Amino acid sequence: MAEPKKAKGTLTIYDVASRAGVSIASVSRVLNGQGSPRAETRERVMRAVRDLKFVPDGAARALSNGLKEVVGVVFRRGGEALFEDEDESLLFIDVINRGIEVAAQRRGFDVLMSSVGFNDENVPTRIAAIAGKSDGIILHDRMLSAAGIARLADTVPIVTLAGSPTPASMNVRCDNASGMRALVRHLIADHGYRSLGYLSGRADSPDNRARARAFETGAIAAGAQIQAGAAWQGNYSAAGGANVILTLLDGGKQLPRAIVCANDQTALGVMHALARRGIKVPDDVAVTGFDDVPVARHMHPPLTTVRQPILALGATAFDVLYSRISAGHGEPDVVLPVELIIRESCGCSHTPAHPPTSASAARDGT
Amino acid sequence: MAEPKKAKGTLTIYDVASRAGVSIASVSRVLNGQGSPRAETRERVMRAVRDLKFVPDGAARALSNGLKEVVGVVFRRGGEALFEDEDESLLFIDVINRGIEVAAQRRGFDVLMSSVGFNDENVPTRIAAIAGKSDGIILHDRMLSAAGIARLADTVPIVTLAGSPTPASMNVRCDNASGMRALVRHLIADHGYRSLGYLSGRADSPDNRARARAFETGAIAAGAQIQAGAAWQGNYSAAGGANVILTLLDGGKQLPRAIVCANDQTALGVMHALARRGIKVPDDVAVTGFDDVPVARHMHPPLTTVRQPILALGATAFDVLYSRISAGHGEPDVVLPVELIIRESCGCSHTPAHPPTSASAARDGT
DNA sequence: CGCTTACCGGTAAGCGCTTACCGGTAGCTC
DNA sequence: GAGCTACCGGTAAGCGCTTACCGGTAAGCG
Repeated sequence: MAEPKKAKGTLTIYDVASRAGVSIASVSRVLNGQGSPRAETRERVMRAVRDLKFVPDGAARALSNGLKEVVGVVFRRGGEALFEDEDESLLFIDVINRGIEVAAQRRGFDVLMSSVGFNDENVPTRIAAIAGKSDGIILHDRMLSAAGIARLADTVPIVTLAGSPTPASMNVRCDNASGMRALVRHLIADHGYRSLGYLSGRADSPDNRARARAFETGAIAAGAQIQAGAAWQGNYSAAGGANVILTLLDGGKQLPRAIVCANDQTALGVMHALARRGIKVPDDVAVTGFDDVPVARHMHPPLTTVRQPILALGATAFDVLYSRISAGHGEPDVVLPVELIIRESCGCSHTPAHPPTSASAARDGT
Repeated sequence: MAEPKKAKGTLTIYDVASRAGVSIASVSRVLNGQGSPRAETRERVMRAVRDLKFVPDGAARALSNGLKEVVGVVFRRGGEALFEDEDESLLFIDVINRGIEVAAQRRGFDVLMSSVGFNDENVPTRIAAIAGKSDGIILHDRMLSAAGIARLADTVPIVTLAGSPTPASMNVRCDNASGMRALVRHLIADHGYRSLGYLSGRADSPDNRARARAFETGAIAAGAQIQAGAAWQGNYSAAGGANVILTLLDGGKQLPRAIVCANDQTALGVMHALARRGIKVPDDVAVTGFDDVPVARHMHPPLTTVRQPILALGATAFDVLYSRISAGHGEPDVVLPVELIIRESCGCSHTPAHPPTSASAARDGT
């Protein structure tokens, strides 16, 4: 009665049950800690599970109790060249994803990752496929129009990152405005720079818009001259940042005293371009980033930037989604604080353990 | 008969069927392109699907046809501090994962990502959980003992990365040995360096062992002096690399003319440490990496390294797994070629479009 | 010593989907 | 015009699991 046959085909709780000499219900109960099985029963089941190397099927489980314990994450992949020069935006997004993943694990959830190319046209279809496999979805940046979100939202709960809440979805973002305010203040008030440029990120990104607005407002209020506009349009990538600088320089333009980049990646490209042209950072031109990606501190010189709690951003997104899934509702709009990180690319000489005056001001916003 | 009720509860193909006035079988057939439904039938179903915003449940689907269209990927997270200084090994692993993901998408699969901490003790349990939710698993580096793999392998197919094949699992790796040989040859033959140091990666990593072995063999055969051993033990992280150098320097040790690092991350840390001590790269000491992570080209000076086809590595891992899942068997041991990338950190002055002589030799190995 | 109470554990239904099997209808052929 | 073929589409079984419900046994009480 306990022959080790069944070598082929999937192992089920029936196999475990018959080997342990109990019913499938008992097996299930032991495996899930439900009810109060007798010690002996539990042991026999456990032993059978171990002997058989039984692993319960997630699909069946999910079907039965209506919970897959999976959340989907959708984000953009770099350019169209899949296997070439894939150097863009890897950092920021991946760190967020890591945050999501860690938070998910605390709840026994796993994360289904799905990237889409910039020119995949069937994005909604792909996202729908993910939706079918998960209990909820986290959407990076601008993955879907508000209409698309609304459409999907009554299939699964949705959390967007760095977007804005919609009636149907929730959102988690960082306090771009106050971070940028603090940064501009540092550049103008502490360093006395009078001309600043803002090298923007992708034009359709809400984060970028918020930063650009705060930059302009702050700089103008402080009486500095600013450069921005079409010639200063980047795309969040290092290559994009380098391009802008090179084009400006080739056009014989005079660079401002400080270049405020939309993100760290861009700053990386800018510093690279500047170096190629023999322009010294920060002596000739100061450069700042935004995000505080891990490599920022290893740059030459170390990058002054605004730290977003990137991991926390991801973790928060999951937590919000989770409470929506399990409790039925989640915080619709969460704003996380940022922090000005002063290193050397702005002109400060040595990284103070904690930045001076205006830094703490980054917390005043909102 | 077509009331838009059912507002609560899940939408099923029954709802679609009754709205379209057909049977559930027809709905399923239309959705999956099986059989040859009449045009009108197809249209009615499609319309109902659209009107209802129906998304089929992945779990039910998976249960029914025995395919989840999900593969699990398991890898190590940085240190124990989850939300702090998370700067380690992010790059390499994430690029591989991206490769897996892109390949998976081509087959309609999605990827379940699961990281485990270095000191999570219930790793096998976590992995088993993933196994239950997927059709196959890709294991980074050394996630599980051979016994652990064997145990799991008759639940789901397994592919390991940079390990070695076991009777039960398949493996995909890069040709470390010939890459390292080419690199050492370049350093010794082309640059004439007579003393080299190997700053190793994690001691238990098969990749690291292969590189260390090739390094020693190659350098000794060429008559160069080498430094290695306990004092040169890194851990694949930037911090680890910096530590070794700083410790060496503080101990009054003389550095070798060239430092060969186990990976790019380590090289990053080494160059950082060297810069802090005013040691010039490559004039005083040459530094090389391994991997050719995206940021390698942005380092100061640009890093000479051995390019692993990182994305392809991930993509191949998926492809092997996929053919095992769908065709029943996959290539048990795949070795991918590497390429020596000569930039400036080795002492070469300008990056030639294609590296000289010894570079192509990187392809001779295996 | 017999009945009640409580506690385990078994039986069976059902989660949403795919698909084998079969019946009905329409189009063809002779 | 009748019979055959072919093609659609419906019915129902079953994928592996959870759990409501219920029956049996043992312990407790009078």
